Amino acid sequence: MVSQALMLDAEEGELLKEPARIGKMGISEAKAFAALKSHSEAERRRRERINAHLATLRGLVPCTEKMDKATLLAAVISQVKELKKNALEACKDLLVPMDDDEVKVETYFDRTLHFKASICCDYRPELLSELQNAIDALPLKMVSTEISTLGSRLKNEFVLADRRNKNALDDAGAIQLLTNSIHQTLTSVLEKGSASPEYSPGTTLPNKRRRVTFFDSSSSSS
DNA sequence: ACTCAGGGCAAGGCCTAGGT
DNA sequence: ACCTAGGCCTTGCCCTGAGT
Repeated sequence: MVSQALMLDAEEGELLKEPARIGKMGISEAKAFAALKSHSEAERRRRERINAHLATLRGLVPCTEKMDKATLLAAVISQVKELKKNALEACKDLLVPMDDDEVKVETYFDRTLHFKASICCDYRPELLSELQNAIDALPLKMVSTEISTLGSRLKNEFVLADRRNKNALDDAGAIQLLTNSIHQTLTSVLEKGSASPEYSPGTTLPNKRRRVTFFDSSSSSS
């Protein structure tokens, strides 16, 4: 291999040929030398990018000045988990889309039987019309609906009412049947979305190693 | 299909600071 | 003085996208 004929200049930090071979470099050797040098520089830039982002993380989490890299990452992970937990707690009773897909159905009586149903999933263009069609097919009347979005996530909450009076629906079995039916309807809309890959941002790409810059960091060298 | 360049990852070597 | 952990550097291997 060419690498055995190369050595590092301690002062300049540059790759050099072995002294005896300098001056006898062929074209292919010179190309390999240039490639090795450029790879070495690229690798250095990569390390600089990583270290710049680690420095940014260090600035975001308290008491990490003296931490080694692995401990720093562990501290950041635990901090992010803590923040996510707090955020979840803070928006418990608010209509805020969460990270996990979810369908919920609850029942309550307000003179007649009501269902409070919600669906939380990734937004896709046809989602709202699919929900509309699905709910129209149910033997229920839409009382209200509320939508909120966060990034690519959407949460839609519906209140549906049964026109019959309370006595007509005293049968717990019938209520359960309707509840299941609503749940099933919303779940099928949700699953339709997760089946189409173009709207699955959470999907990982194995062996995909292209660099993606998520944000510009002022401390970054890239 | 093949080649090439660019980039990511991991192994191994070297250096240094801190502990014993 | 010796050991060890952590960090940096070089290098080989591999993957991917672009060009031919």
